Amino acid sequence: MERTTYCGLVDETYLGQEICLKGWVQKRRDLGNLIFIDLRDREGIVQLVFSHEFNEEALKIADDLRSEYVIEARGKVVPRGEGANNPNMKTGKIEVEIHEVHLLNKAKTPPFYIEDGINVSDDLRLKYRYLDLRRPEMQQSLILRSKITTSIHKYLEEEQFIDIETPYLTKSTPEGARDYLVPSRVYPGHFYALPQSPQLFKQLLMGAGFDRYYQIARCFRDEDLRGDRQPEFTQVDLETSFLTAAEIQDLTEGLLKRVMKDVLDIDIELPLQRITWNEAMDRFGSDKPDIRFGMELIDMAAAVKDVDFKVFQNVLQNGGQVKAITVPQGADKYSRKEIDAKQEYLKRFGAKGLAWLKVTADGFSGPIAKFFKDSADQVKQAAGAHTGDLILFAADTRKVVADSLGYLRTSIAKEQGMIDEAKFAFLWVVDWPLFEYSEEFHRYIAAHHPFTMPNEEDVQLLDTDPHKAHAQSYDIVLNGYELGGGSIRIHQRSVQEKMFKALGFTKEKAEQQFGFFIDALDYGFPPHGGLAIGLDRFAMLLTHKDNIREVIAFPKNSKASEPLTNAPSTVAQKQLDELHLETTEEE
RNA sequence: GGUCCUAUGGUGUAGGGGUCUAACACGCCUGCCUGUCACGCAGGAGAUCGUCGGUUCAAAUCCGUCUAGGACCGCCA
Repeated sequence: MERTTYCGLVDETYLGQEICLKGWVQKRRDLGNLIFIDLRDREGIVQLVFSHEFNEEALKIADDLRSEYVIEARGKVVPRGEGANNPNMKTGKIEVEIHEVHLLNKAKTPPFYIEDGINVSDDLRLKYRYLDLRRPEMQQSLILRSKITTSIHKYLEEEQFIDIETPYLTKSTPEGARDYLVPSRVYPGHFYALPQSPQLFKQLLMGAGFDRYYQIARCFRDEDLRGDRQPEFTQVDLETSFLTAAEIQDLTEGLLKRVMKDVLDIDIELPLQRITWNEAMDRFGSDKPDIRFGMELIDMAAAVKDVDFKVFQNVLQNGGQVKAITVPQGADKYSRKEIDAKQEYLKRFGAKGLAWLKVTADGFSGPIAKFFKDSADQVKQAAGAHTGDLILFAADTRKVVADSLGYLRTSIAKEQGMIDEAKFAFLWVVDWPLFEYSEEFHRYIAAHHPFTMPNEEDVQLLDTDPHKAHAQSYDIVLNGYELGGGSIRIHQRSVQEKMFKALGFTKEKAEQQFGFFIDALDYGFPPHGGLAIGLDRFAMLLTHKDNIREVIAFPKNSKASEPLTNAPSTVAQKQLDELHLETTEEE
């Protein structure tokens, strides 16, 4: 039997036709001498009807069918009887009278329902991922992801980009995330590393003159997982020669607009908003702000400068910040206990406390209200607060204030339903610091990566005050997630050498780690820059999921293992011997 | 590396020292049923309550260990 169409695509145009379908039994409803089977495939569900009026033998077989049995069935598409339509089903106006059916395979009862909205542990879903992936929402998510990559390929091909693969077995380099290492059999004690990104190779491709490169590439980083981080993930990686940062951003915007249109039929307005990193931190307390709602951070230093509240005064005298967010009508929504719980949470950012005021008709209420008697009006005005609002203060270093209020801003917005979930708010964050200080290494490290070009006027700062330098780098942010990022790269040997020096590399170490790359810059290397977009996060956001596991067919769990195959696992001693490896613990 | 949370039939939950010989829903099995689509009706099977140890006359229940999972901080050029 040759399949005529997919179950979910059977509609009135097939009325009267004899069709053949193949799929999985979703549900059997046995009324004795009349049996209904919902048959499912990747496109949807259609109702099959079995009766001895249509075929005696088929009815007999249907009697033994169970959930998830695989069958093929042939029959006639007919309209459903009077009043028997099911408006909840896409195929609810028709059904198929079955004349012939074959059982292709039986199935054990699955450990969970093959349907949307199930309430089972991720562990179980991953262990039986092949069943989980049968669920319509999983199929739709992966189909949508496929639409995204198709759209990206089309757009970039039209824009003259060339798709080039780069190695997965490559060289371990310092800086950045922990590498996944692959031992070499041929060279005892030597290791390949899986790429954290194709960064150096795509730059070398610019040196090779390909001018516009792209690749949908797998990347590997051996760091702890989060909802939006997997040890292996996919980047839409691209690099161009001769373009400015703004031109690369324009190109990226065209790509985003095209994907949104192709995949969701949503028109996004260009150009996208651009704000500097400093502005993002000041206004939103985040380098990846969610701008679907307001409740921005307000600098309260001037308004509270005369308030006799020691905490604020001490912080201000020590060069810290006092900032606040105002929760509209938040006074009744948050009890003292709930605010205390928030304060407890903030400790993980290093915050020592959370000062708050509830705005009343004639002033403030709350434990510190007494300090604000004389300054109530100016504080209210500065905070933009009205009666019934809740003002939350953070007083600390810039970083702690940003982390604390940034967290409060988004968590409260979520709790209070202030976010329009249907919205897609893209935003560029530009002009990043070139370096950040690492407490772990007691030196400056690259904020983006060591190949990022400083702003022209900041190049001389590399020798004198590297920490003051800003970079020609940019992140694309969507709904509070870092969707992607990129930069103009260094293409001159002298600048690259300064950069390594500022990062604390000795000449010898730079030569040993990156000599091949620095040498390449000597051979007519074009100015270039690019960007990479996190495909998993993009797909997650477009499907309105809250974890990238939902858009990856076979992801790792939060402990970086894979419950289906049980990777990682131990290997035979012979394999270790061949690789010249010895393990030191764990049996 | 750290903090917090969770673990009871296949699944989701209830039970928080004795009444537990562990309850409920869905699922599963058997039978009946010709218009169901959350089909219905009747009956049935299925759990040594994650592990090991402790407290107690008595532990699913209290305490600790370990294991597994989840969230977060650190980490993620």
